[in-house]
Parts: sequence; structure tokens; C-alpha cells
Amino acid sequence: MNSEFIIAVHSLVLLAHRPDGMASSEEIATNVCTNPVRVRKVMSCLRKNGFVDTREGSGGGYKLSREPGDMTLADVYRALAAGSLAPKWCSGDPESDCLVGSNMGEVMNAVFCGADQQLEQYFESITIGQMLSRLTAMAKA
Amino acid sequence: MNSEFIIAVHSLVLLAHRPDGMASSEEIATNVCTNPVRVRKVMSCLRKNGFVDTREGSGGGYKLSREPGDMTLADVYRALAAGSLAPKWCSGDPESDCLVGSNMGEVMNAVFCGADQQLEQYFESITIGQMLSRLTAMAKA
DNA sequence: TCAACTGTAACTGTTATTATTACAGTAATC
DNA sequence: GATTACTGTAATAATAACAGTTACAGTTGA
Repeated sequence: MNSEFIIAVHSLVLLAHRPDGMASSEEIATNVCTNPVRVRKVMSCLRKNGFVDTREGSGGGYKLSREPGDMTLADVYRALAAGSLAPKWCSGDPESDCLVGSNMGEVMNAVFCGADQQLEQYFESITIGQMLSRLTAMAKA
Repeated sequence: MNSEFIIAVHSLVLLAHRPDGMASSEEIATNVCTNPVRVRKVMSCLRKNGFVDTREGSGGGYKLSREPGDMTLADVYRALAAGSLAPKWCSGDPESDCLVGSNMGEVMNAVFCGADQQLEQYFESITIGQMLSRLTAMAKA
């Protein structure tokens, strides 16, 4: 899995956890354990997909633009990791005169499309709000 | 996804397609479009997991040791790609004093375990025999 | 006008992936 | 029993993907 997906989910959960719903790229980066530039890149994408609002300039940062309970991991997945299951490496060669070698690429592709849908469906069942609940439940235990 | 998984599936389908059910690492490599050493490494693993039999020496090669209809992609997945969904890159830091940063790693891990099971279940529904059928259906069309 | 932010691009370092080379071991065939 | 055609495995090299860093232009609040 794309690690940007993880950064995105983590960031959204963090924002959902903040009383004022805001955080800067540096705060998020510290919490996630990466660098601010990477966070900004991911957040920029989340902004374009309507997950967060940005405020540039002094005192700026990121803020959730939807309810945590209304954002599923599937939404995030579609925004920045869709199709990541299929490997870049592709088997077979369409020019091959063997039935198997020439068509395997296409069949394999179909298999991974199905797998991707399956995965997306699973992510559909988990919201950012639920992620936060799991975290608080874990802290109390 | 692990590209060894793809090589394994392709190899098994190719063996299933051969009238005598046999092929050498070089023949497989040509069909898959990779090098024989890589194929041997994957096949070696398939042998250890009971998918194929090996015959060393002149005229040797690999042979299916089970019916194509009895081998699911889930079997192959478990043998050489299980848990590949979760990224190596891990977010958060258990030592953090923030609720989110300190526990996110664990929660994320649980999410990916679930995703992995989901994926495995999907692969359970596809056999090597079916892959071959899809290929022949495609050729006729 | 300054300080504190975001948005990007360019570059560097690190890690993972794939291909290659080499060689020991095994079995069929002459 | 030598030769040929294979597998098994280790070591190395080449390539590609990934993550971190630096730099700087643009925006906004104080």
C-alpha cells in the first residue's frame, strides 16, 4: 500500500481529534513522524478532493471540511491510492504466440481490478470518526 | 502487490496449459518475460508448498502436483505474498505523548490485517483452472 | 514590513526490485 | 563414466521507487 494513504488517514484523524480541528503541516509531520513537505503534498491532494480546507499565511494550516463520520477510508483510497494493488511489473507479452503468454497480462489485470474493488468495499466500512474512536478506546484500555 | 505472486500464478497456469504439464525454468521465463533464475526461485518456493514437483537433471523441469481446479490464488498468495498489503513505512511513534501519534501504528495495522483477509477471501474464489479458462475464452473471442 | 504559514520544484540519499553471473549438485543419455 | 541439460542458491550489479532535504515564491495576519 501506498504510504501516502497512511499519511492522509493519520492526518485526517489528527485533525478530527483536535478541539479546534486545525493543525499546521509541521505539527502533523511531527505526529506522523515524517517531514512537513511530504505532509503538505498529501494535504494538497486532500484539499483538491474536498477533505480539508487550507489557510495559507501566518496562523494558517489545515482544517477538516467534512464531518469525520462522513469520510470513509474508501474516499481517501480513491483520492490517492486507487489501483495501487496491481504491480507495475507486468507478466507476459502480447506479441507472444503462446495463448498463455500473450493474454496473461490482460487476465491478470482483470483479477487485480476485482481485488481493488474488494478492497475499496472494505474501506467503505471504516470512517475517520471510527478510527478516532478506536484510538480513544485503546487509550482507555 | 508482490510481483513474485504474478510470476507464480503465470507459471502455474502455463503448466496447467501444457499437455504434459511440464516446463523448464527457461521456457517459463521466456513466457513470463523474465529470467530463469527468478523463475527457479519462485518455483522453489512453490515446490516447498506442494504446488509443483521438480525433476532435476537433463530433461527435468517443473510439473503441477495438484489439479488446477484445486489450487486457488489464495493458496498462492498465502505461500508467497501474505501480509504484503501493509506498507513497510509506519506512521506515528509509540513514545509520542499524543493519543493519536502513539496508537495510530497499532490501529493502522489492524486495518491492514482486515484488508489482507478481505483480499485473501477474494482470491479464494479464483482457481488456476479458472484463470486458464479465462485465457482460452479470450482467445476464442 | 515581518513572521508564519502553504505550494512546488529540484535535488540527494536510501532502500527495494530486478537482472546477471557463477557454480555446485543431479539425472538422463550416449 | 563423460557429456549434456537441467535445478538450487549465493553473490553481485544495475535500475527504479521511495523518502527526506533544501530552496524559494506566494499568501495572510499582526
